[in-house]
Amino acid sequence: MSISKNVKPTESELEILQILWDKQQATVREVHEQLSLNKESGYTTTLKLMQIMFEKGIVTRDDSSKTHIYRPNISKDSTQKQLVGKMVDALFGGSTSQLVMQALGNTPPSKAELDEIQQLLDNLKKQ
Amino acid sequence: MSISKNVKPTESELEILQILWDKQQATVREVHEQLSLNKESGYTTTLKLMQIMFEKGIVTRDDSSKTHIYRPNISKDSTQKQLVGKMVDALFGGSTSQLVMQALGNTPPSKAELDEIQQLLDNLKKQ
DNA sequence: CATTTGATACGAAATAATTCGTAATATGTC
DNA sequence: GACATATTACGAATTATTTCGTATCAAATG
Repeated sequence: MSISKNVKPTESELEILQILWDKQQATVREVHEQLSLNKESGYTTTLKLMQIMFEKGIVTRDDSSKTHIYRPNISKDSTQKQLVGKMVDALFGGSTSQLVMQALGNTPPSKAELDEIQQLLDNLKKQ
Repeated sequence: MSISKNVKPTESELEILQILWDKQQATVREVHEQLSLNKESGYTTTLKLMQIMFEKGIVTRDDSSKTHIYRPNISKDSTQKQLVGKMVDALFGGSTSQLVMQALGNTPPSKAELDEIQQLLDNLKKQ
């Protein structure tokens, strides 16, 4: 049994999660500043999003001091798993290998990446 | 240059596109009946969605007879490409191979699928 | 030709997601 | 302690998406 909740983060929530996964923890201001590099939006918008994420249980927060500190409460791995699974169902008729083929054909990986994939493939073949 | 429009189908629109890609063309009723196998919803809901898709240019339609016939107007391949690309950016920091690793580790493909992937991998390596 | 059946058109309600303004409050500074 | 600054809380507007009811029209049926 996985510890992951069955939440489906929205697109905006994913942007915030990315930052939290990367930094491990962050304040609203830190998240907002990171977001602002790519995107125009108000501080209270980010705040509100993070408050909603807290209500949903997507993040935890430490409010022992005035400036709250947020941490992700769902793992990157399980979220990737969930969303990739959804995409496989919705777009590739449930075929993971179809997704893989599409992805690989899309932007060909570097030599190092190819080797990594080859290794995984070898492992899968052994079973 | 691809002929694909830069539309991002919503989740409901994708369900309908799946059916249109599969059947090549279909009436609202046909689509609705297919959808109803998995999902509860009204006929006019499906109708409205397909009308909106028409307005957006996602589908075309032949209205020469009373019962209109709809066809997809964006390709499955380009849509997959677009959405996989978005997912790679949003969830895998732009690394396609990370997505591939995740997907393969997720639900291990059959022997036949492994072979197919291996073949693609071999081709990529040659370049 | 009247009636039933099945289709589209359209407006609008319901729901979800995003955005922001304003108020209240705590913290630091002079 | 008064004032400036940074933060959270909260309500509400906006936008996007999904859903459906009702009106209307065309075709088939008897």
